[in-house]
Amino acid sequence: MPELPEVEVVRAGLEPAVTGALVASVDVLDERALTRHAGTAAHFEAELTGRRIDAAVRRGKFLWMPLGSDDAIVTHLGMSGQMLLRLPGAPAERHERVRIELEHPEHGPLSVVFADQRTFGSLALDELVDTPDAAAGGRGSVLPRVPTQVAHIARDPLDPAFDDARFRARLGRTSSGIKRVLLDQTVASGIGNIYADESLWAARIHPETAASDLPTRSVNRLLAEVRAVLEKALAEGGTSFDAQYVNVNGQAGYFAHSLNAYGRTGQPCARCGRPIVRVSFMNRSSHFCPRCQRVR
DNA sequence: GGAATAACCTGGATGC
DNA sequence: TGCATCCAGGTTATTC
Repeated sequence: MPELPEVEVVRAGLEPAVTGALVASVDVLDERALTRHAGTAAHFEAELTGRRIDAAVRRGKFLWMPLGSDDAIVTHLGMSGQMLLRLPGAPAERHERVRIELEHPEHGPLSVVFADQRTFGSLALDELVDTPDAAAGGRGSVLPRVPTQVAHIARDPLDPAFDDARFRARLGRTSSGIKRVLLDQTVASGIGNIYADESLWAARIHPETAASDLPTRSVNRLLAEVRAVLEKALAEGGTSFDAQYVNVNGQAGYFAHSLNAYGRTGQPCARCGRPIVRVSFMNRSSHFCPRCQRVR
């Protein structure tokens, strides 16, 4: 499932290929890929054609490609979305939804393919608005602008402009379980089920601990572990369990080999040897060590 | 207004 | 072998 490290790997792969490129044509094969777009498929295709892409930018799990300073192509990969770079004329990908043909001044013609099995991901043309703090909208651009669809999303913990004090204050105001809060993209973006479990395991915090019960030193430790886990996953190319997450060249990441909690139900905890347990949580699952991560 | 939950979706794994 | 069911989870609308 693409979370911050996986989306950043995709962004970094797209950046040199799309920056400065002209959109030669757009082909929407499945309108379900445009659920975030306000207009029709024909409108999407017409509005993008002839525009020039300035950058590839990311905040949390959102990715966008600015078309000047007023609007951008916004992408969310959802559960299974992929952004693939292909040579023009390459055969259609399985679950291909949208194909954007580019003409790059240095690299020549190139295709950006959006493929998505579960159709939770989507593309849209969206307006850019100013960031409230006047800092860069996200990684990949110095422009203090962000798509309207991303404006309500908090900065991610790897963003230099992330506000640690604001994060601590939000945790102090809510009695919800800390894992639920970590997954709230308006508190800190980019963290999904995998990295929430891994960060909480590393910080030795039970996922159902009330956020407001965490002392400041625990919150600081958790934030440090969130950053460490995200950085390590990024360095290893993200987490791939199957073919659903790949980089722009279709290659898988290696972080699945480094997981300590997520998906390790019944296997011994790397710290104490006690079996990792799995419990139902918000229509999904939580994995933790019942000895190292005790409810406060 | 904050918190919790359901719904959306597809395909692989599992059980019968 | 074939069919039915379960499970994975990010975001958003709805409900409490």
